[in-house]
Amino acid sequence: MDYPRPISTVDIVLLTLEDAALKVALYPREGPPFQDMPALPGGFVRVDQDADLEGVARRVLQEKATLKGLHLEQLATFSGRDRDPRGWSLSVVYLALLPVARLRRASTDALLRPAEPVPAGLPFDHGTILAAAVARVRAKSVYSTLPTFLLDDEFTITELRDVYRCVFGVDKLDLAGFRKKILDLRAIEPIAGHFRTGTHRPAQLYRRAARGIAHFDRTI
Amino acid sequence: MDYPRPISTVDIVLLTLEDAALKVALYPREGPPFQDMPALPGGFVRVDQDADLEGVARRVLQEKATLKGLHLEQLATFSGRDRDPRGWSLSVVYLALLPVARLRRASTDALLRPAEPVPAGLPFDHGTILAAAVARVRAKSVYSTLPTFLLDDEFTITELRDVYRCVFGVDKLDLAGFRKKILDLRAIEPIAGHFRTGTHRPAQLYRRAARGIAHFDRTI
DNA sequence: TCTTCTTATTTGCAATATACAAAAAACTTG
DNA sequence: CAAGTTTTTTGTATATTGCAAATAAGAAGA
Repeated sequence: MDYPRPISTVDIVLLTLEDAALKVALYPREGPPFQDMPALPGGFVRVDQDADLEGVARRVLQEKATLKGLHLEQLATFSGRDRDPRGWSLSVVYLALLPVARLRRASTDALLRPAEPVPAGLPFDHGTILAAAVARVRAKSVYSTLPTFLLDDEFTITELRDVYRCVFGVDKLDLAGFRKKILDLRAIEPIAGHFRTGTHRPAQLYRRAARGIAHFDRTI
Repeated sequence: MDYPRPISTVDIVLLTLEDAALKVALYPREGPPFQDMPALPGGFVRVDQDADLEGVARRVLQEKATLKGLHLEQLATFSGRDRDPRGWSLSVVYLALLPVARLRRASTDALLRPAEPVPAGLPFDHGTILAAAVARVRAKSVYSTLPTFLLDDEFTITELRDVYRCVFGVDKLDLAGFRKKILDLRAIEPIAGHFRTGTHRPAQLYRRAARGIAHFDRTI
């Protein structure tokens, strides 16, 4: 059992929505290799500190972005002899979505870059990782409430529709049909007495019906 | 960077269809811990031999099951301080589906057990892993050609319908509707001149249209 | 107060898709 | 060549979808 062990790290793809586009949060690398280059936040597994890999992700988020309690999901594990100049390595990658205001508030040193096309010059295989993350978000949004995590706790149906529209990258998404589906699926619920006001008819505010992500058996 | 590194292994969930039920291939463990207990096939990452994690999976499949060239997909990475009595470990798990005849031919020492309910007494967290694998197969089959890998290269639409039916765990699945959808989606293509014969009208044989797995934008 | 403006929400309808049932086709076997 | 079997096609009532228009409910300014 005493084979040389690979380098084991955890990286996090932090996505948010700004100016109707998916953006990824990058942080300057604090040490070599690739020192000072913008990169996905990540860190080594610390077997003395972390209970498991999700624990690593939460610790890294706390340390690098002072973020807590995010909805995290495992994306995939990337590996290879050459992806890290220090040697054979694997990186378990987690994906987190959050409202841009929350990210800005928690983390002033985050660099927000368009997630698509993938920014050039990312270190390691972070470009590949980011592309996989965007593909996952897009695919999963078709049958889940994943995009709701890009919004604050309370949102209108129009706001939610626009988020799905941005994530899918489409021009239009019929609001009447979207409303019927998302409500039929009981994915979101109205908050009695809460409305978004403005120079227009007040809009009912909604919240996610379930605490975490919910999956549908048909598509949006 | 010189933190103690976790134990890094790869495990494989090999699923097949026998007697209209999903079965998992287990192999007696060759050494401690849990020696001789039936378990998912797996092994350590060998940084000297393997180019990446999928390479580990392919080497393990070759060594333990003499299987080559399977359709593999990464399921997830399982981790924790306590999942392995030898210490903090992570296991990157791959999923493979194959026709039962091919498995039997390659691997006479495989123990086929119903994948559901999860067999009791599996070592490590292999029960959790298997449950996740079955859930993934079920979820992904709704919008992909994943179940085709449970069949031989040539199959009839009725056979394919029955495979989807078994994977979904439903009693009936309208054949006319299934035929229309799977053909409209161009997921499979007829093989000119190839028919399954018997005491009935000959059935057109089909093959997967794409080399690997294909995804739909609507559900089966 | 009343008109205008804006966006939310509901309604209507044609086109499309689905579930279910039944008919027709094409072989094997006795 | 009739009977049996499964494949393949067809039909139809029902449900869903896409698109367009109407209606609702507030704010803002005259």
